[in-house]
Amino acid sequence: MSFWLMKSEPEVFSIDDLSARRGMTTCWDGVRNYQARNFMRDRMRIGDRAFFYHSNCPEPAIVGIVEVVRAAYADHTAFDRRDPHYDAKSNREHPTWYMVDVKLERKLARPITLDALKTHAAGALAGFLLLRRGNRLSVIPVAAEHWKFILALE
DNA sequence: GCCAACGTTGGC
DNA sequence: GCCAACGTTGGC
Repeated sequence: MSFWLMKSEPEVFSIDDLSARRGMTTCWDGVRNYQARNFMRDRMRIGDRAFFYHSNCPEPAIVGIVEVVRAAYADHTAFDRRDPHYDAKSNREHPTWYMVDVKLERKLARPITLDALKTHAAGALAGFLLLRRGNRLSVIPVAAEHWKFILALE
């Protein structure tokens, strides 16, 4: 099993939005970055776990844990001309963009803030891509040791 | 294939 | 709202 971190802007789609979904499950659409896509398409498996991270908001933080319940399949929002994530170069025969389905496992008892994570940037969390300066990846692999360490911060 | 211009991300 | 970082685009 692999571990991940997936970013979402809470004003667009928050952990509570996920919690309110039927089956607490959603498709993770709208990823339009090749590196993030490759992680989802080539390396994510059913049963993998991911931190649900709130980005671009007053308190950036890990706020929950989700489980991958469907492996990568074509992101249909790329085919819809009226969708903000429409991309003319993707089509059903040869999709450019993919998504997975994730299900909320649980909200954290309290958010683990980016500030708290940064405290360990030079120590236990050295190498964690989220803490790399200028990081803009929306789907990030998390080393098993990092996963365990972060959860202990809860 | 280089690289300047441009758009997006995301912390602050 | 600002701006640094960085990915993408497109002219050459």
